[in-house]
Amino acid sequence: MTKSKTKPYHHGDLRTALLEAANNIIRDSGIDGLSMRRLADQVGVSRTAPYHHFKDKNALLCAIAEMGFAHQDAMVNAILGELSPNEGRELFEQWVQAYIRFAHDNPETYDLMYGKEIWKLGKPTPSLQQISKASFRLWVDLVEKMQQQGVLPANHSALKTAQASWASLHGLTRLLIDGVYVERRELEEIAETLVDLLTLDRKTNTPR
Amino acid sequence: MTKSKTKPYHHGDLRTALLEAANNIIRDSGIDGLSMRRLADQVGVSRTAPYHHFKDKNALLCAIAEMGFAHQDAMVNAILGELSPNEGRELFEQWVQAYIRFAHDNPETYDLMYGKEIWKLGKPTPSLQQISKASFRLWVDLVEKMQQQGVLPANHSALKTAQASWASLHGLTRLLIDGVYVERRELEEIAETLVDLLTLDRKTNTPR
DNA sequence: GCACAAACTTGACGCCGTCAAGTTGACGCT
DNA sequence: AGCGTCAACTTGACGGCGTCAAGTTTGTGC
Repeated sequence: MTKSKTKPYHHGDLRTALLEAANNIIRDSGIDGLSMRRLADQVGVSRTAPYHHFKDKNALLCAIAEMGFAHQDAMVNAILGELSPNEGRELFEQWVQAYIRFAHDNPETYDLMYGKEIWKLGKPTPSLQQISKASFRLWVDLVEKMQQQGVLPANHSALKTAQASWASLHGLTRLLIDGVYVERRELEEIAETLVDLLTLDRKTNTPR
Repeated sequence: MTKSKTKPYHHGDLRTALLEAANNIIRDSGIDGLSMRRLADQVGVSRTAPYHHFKDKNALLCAIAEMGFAHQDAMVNAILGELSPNEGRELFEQWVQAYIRFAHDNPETYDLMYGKEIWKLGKPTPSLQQISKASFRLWVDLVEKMQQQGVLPANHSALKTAQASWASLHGLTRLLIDGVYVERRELEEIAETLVDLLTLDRKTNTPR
């Protein structure tokens, strides 16, 4: 993103190559499978070469998380785009499914985006903080629409409602990617239940 | 638990000493601050001595998580005990607050109990699986009572309702202990909102 | 054409989990 | 009392990690 003007020096464009390789490693072997040394090795440079593009491992992870937010935001906007008005409830359900699917397909990225590795153990870069904040704002906006359409209750502010509902969704998602609830099908049922519990007009299913 | 009959050999009771020291280290320095070597050092034995009581680090972590479940269950039962009937909503709120407080006071233990370290990266020991399952059953029972008292909606089975509501609570909790939401006060407000969203008769607060 | 700075390498340090091989010490049996 | 056995424990080693310090290469601006 920021390194487009100056042409390559020794390597082609090491920063980009590193991010790409890091994403591959993470996808294949998880975050713990990603080490600076292995990453450098895979790209074909020496162990400490990456440190000229990322201050430390934390900075690299933040950069990966940023890409994750970009990816997720694109998905959200796609859903928001192809939506005709007044289909609130369906939109909400679609969002929930898409959110879970994103996490399911990119569990390690999701973990970086919302996990303790960066937010508690490390320090999120200013750039990451800003991007993640903007991403959450998208969610608040969506929730506000849902309230206006009568899908979500409006007895609390859009912010509080967004925080609470997102936390719920996040919890469900974490159970999946942390391996606590493993069955995808079961999880989707729980998601349906959750959506029903949160929405204004609850369905009247009989238990069991 | 299992090592009470046979008397100490060289050390006093190394297994117990290890668990105690491990809990201290975790409390002070976090899970990442806990290494087998440092643990052994603190107890005053050689690096590999702990391996005679725990197959590997994962087994040690599982044992710590088990202690966490015991601790949490005791808290739950205490709350359930001193409750007069028909105060459902208050009980529910108390539970949520207690749950969050437990995680706040023992973040690293909570992480072990419900985090990927054991459930995804490692393998939960059979003993841990059983204990955690029993602990969840407590929650399902509580939810069922809440449904009968008209606190929680009953249009889904107690199991599904318990899964969905616990996932919500877990999500909120994780945001706290992972450092995503840091403000304790703000989090409690979100918790109140969440409880209100999930319960049957929602309060009619004006937004903002 | 040359100085300079950025990109990159090599070497080293102190951590980590854990395997293999040895040592110590308590116990039961004759 | 002597001895075999076996669990508890130690020492040494291996390969991996993040990253700091010091050196080398290479493109760019004057």
